[in-house]
Amino acid sequence: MPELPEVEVVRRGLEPAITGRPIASVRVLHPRPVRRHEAGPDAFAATLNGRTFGVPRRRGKYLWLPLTDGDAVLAHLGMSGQFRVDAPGAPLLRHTRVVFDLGGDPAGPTTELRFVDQRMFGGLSLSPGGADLPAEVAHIARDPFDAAFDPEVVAARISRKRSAIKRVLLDQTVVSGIGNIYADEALWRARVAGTTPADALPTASVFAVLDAARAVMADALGQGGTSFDALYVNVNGESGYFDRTLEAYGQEGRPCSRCGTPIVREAFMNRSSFRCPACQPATA
DNA sequence: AGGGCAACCTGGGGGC
DNA sequence: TGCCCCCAGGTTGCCC
Repeated sequence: MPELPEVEVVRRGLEPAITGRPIASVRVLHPRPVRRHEAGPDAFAATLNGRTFGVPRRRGKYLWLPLTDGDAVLAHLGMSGQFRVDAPGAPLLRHTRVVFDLGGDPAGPTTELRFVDQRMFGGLSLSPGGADLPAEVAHIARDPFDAAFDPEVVAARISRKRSAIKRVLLDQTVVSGIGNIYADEALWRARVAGTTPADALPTASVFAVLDAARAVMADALGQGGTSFDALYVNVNGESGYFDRTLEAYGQEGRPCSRCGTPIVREAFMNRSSFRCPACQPATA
């Protein structure tokens, strides 16, 4: 479940389900999602045995499950990754890749934490000493939900870039958590065309885009995220409803809710972009 | 530093 | 029913 709101939905679901729970055993059903663990799938499973999960954390689209000994299980959902919390023995979904058998809940039965991933662009790895901030995440900028996120600093950095503003929004080393959907939604809200060079935008517009990105992701989180299909669900398999609120992304041909002009779809960075040609005019 | 693009995967949908 | 091509909320790495 790619972008920040969807990843945060997962983190919030994991928190009550795994915090404080010991790992009784790990089963790796497909080696690809643990490819970053150099010692191999069996070693990945073995090294986690007997350790205990702390409170799940997130930066941008990266998620990590701290272990109480200071290490962490780092996770990225890629394009199709999910975490599911299930009762032991519940039927496995088709693309289940890794299963954690959890124990230790004095108030209830054991639980299985399952990593499911159709396309396997994401994965899990052990991050030594990564409980606070995995080294693999150090190059990722703070996201707009981070208490230490500083809009002034980020806006100044954006204003120095000559790249198209959408490209900058998608650059996870500038500001993290924004993907193709929320970039388009933020640009629509701020009335800015994604192809506009960042350094050509008035300062007020840069702040408007940043604030719109934070706001639209907060709105989406409030709706449980964006779910077009069963690939993007919470740890219980439930869909979010923000797709009903999208104003630009995927709305090709539909009238802009502000001005009635049909939303257009354009190719950008080898993917699709959507904008209102009237509210978000492209610069010449 | 910036930008283009293929690669990593699986599966759904549309056209013929 | 089958096939082929295009599409998909991401990231990395290589090339110019």
